[in-house]
Amino acid sequence: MSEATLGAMPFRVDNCSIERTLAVVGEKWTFLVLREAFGGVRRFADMQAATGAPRQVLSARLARLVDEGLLRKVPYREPGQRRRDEYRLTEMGRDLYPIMVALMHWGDRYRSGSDGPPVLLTHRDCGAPVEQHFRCAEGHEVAGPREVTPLPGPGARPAAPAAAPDRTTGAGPDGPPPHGGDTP
Amino acid sequence: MSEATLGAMPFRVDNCSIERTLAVVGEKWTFLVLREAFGGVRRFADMQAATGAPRQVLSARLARLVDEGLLRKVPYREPGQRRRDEYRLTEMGRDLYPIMVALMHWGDRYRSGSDGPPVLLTHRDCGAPVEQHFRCAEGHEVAGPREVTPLPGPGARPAAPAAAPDRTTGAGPDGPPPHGGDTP
DNA sequence: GAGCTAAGTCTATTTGACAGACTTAGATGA
DNA sequence: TCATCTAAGTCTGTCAAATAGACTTAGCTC
Repeated sequence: MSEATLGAMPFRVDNCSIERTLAVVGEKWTFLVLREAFGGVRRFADMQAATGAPRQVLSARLARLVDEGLLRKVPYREPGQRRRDEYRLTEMGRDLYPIMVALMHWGDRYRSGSDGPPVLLTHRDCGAPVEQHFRCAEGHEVAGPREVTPLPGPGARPAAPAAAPDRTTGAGPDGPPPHGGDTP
Repeated sequence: MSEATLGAMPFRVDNCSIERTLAVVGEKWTFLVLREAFGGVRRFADMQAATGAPRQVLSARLARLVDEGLLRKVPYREPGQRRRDEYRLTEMGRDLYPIMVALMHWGDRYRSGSDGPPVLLTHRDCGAPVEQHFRCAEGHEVAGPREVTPLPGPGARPAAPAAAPDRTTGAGPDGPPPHGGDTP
């Protein structure tokens, strides 16, 4: 996380959580594997068919996700066949759900064309569409980035003495940036 | 979106919104550019310094994001210098905010180590930490994937006659898959 | 041992990232 | 007019990863 990310904050945060997450999942094939895992697909061949990933890529991604703790292997054996492993989400893996939903919703809104969304996520108990919302710990609704203030957390690190020039203050035709100076 | 994604649903959804979103943003450098854009970073050199992206990669990503409508160019001119362009988020770009927050929160939880999160997103008006929640259109809280049912939406397409084998029903040591059969 | 099936692994080719160097496009001043 | 400057690219050769297609592996069954 850059200095500029925190505007005039006297801290530099380059150990960015976003970047850490991206180091694990920040590329297409991994997301598609996770998408399938959330859908209950567990076997290599099914993953391969569903994602279209080249075998070598899929093999590498699955191994990586197991290594990082997002998936785990579970042995299975079809009658008359050898023992094999399936891949299942761990709790850590399941906690990627908000990311997957957010990706889907953005695509629904901006990339589904005149057809509309192919899948609707509905509340199991009442059938109404599911939405994502921001709320603060005090219970207030938070509408979006403009109502959010990023502050240094416990993992923040001190900045170098020379702060970067602040080039975010030019309120142009669209007003100030989403945040009063930064990151999501 | 694969058949298996919808379990026993007689529909196949391969025009997946997630995949469409990933086609635009599904790789590390693009996410990092967006992270900076949300933080108010607008200029090439600042983006480059903040993300560490090789120039050629950055240039290509910026051009792509402008082309896709997530960023737009705004001319600026420092005194004594030539006219140049900055890059700013469009509304479409800003609507990626939930994805960025979700990426951050996952990283906060699972990848920030003993230091804890470097950045805390707080509610501007009261200072309490901001959280993401699921809620249905009827106003019910939805706790996570197990309370979500994916249904075909207007953009769903009919399946091929032969449904794929259902291999998600084996309730193993961790119970059924996150969804009763599917995608986020 | 032969045949089978699913999960990989291998190989040559193509594509994209990368580091470093170089170019471009206006503004300014002599 | 030309030299200088600055920021935003673009170029080039090298390395890494994706890709398509083929091949191998590991148990089970007969």
